[in-house]
Amino acid sequence: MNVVNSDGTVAKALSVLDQVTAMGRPVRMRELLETSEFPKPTLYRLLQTLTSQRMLSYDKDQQTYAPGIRLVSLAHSAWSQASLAPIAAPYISALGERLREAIHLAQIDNGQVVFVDKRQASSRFATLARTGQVAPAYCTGVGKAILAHLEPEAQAQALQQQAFLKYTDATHTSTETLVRELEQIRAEGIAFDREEH
Amino acid sequence: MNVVNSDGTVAKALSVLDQVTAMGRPVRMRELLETSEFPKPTLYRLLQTLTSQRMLSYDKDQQTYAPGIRLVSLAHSAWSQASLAPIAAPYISALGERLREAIHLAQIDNGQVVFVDKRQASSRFATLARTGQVAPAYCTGVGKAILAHLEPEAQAQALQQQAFLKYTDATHTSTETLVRELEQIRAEGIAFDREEH
DNA sequence: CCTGATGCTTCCGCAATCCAAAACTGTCTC
DNA sequence: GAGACAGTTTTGGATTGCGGAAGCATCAGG
Repeated sequence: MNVVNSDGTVAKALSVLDQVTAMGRPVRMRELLETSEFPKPTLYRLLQTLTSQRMLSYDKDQQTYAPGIRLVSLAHSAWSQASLAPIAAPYISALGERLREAIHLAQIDNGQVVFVDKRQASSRFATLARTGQVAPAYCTGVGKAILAHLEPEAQAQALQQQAFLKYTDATHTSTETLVRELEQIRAEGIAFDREEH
Repeated sequence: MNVVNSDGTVAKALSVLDQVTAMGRPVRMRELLETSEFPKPTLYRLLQTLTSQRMLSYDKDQQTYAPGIRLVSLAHSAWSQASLAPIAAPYISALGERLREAIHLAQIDNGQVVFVDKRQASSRFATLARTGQVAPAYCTGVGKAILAHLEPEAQAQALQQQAFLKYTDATHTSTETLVRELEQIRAEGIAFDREEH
């Protein structure tokens, strides 16, 4: 098995796509250029490609780029099958009624957790908007809960891939302390979120 | 201005991505190969690339590909900014209460409509699952409604890009009849969906 | 009207990347 | 075992992507 392909045209295009969507609003090329690792003509060409593929849409008047229709469309299919949301929804509602606490539903993939559903007496659309966020598993409550109950082998693999960036003062910085907390979580059945992210 | 880049690695990768998500379930390479325009090693490499970029996830045991975490993540940001859903939600609810009819909220982009919200006395998650679908503007009720009220210039441009595929017997096959219907819609303020798609 | 500043777009030769035939490996079946 | 089948790796040659430099277009101040 080989080292992963971290260059390649697709990777570059995707990183631009990330950048645009991350801005959270329509952006001009200039803005991207400031943050981008690519020289101007390259960035330009990538934007062209993404636009012609409808992954981005281009506003001619404002000269701005925004997420395109194809991305939204992909979003739809990805969402409806990648998430357990539709299946789990009834249970979450029921739980919410009984506990009156915030509920997070998440999936794990390669050390990252993605929030599939959150419920906290919020309205339908507030929930929708927050859902889908991604974070490293080791610094969220649900993430740790999942890690703690993984097979030892799978757990080791997941931890190995972590970069252990220190987001806040409470973030675990070594595998040591994290593993200890995971053991405790497993024993007690409760994981806490200590604002580690 | 140039002809669009309809080949190019990114385009190919995206078409594979489309194919995988369109299946609506985890798929093996073989299945893709049957429909795919690419020879086996090329398809393989594209899948590798997408997987290493986390746009697809790979199930080692089943040897299947499914939408990846990065796609879901992009989906999230794309969704929350590309759609008017959050803004329009209250109005839709109110309308729904009063009319007791199905309500479709859609946006148009280059002759395609994307359904941003649908409401029809259905449950929260049934709605969520249907949302995000894409269809040609000229053969849906909302699509025609939007077209009818476009500036003449913009309308012409939108129509020009249409392929006019005949989905059902009711589908318009010429610009002629379509334009006539659009005029009528504009005059009356009502567009019907005649199962043209 | 000119001039400089800013930001988008196009050119073009070099080089890196991608391509796909063929060959190989692993797995499952009879 | 032999055969079929799906997935993977190798390889040289062709295509594509790359990005410096130059060309436009727009705008503001002189």
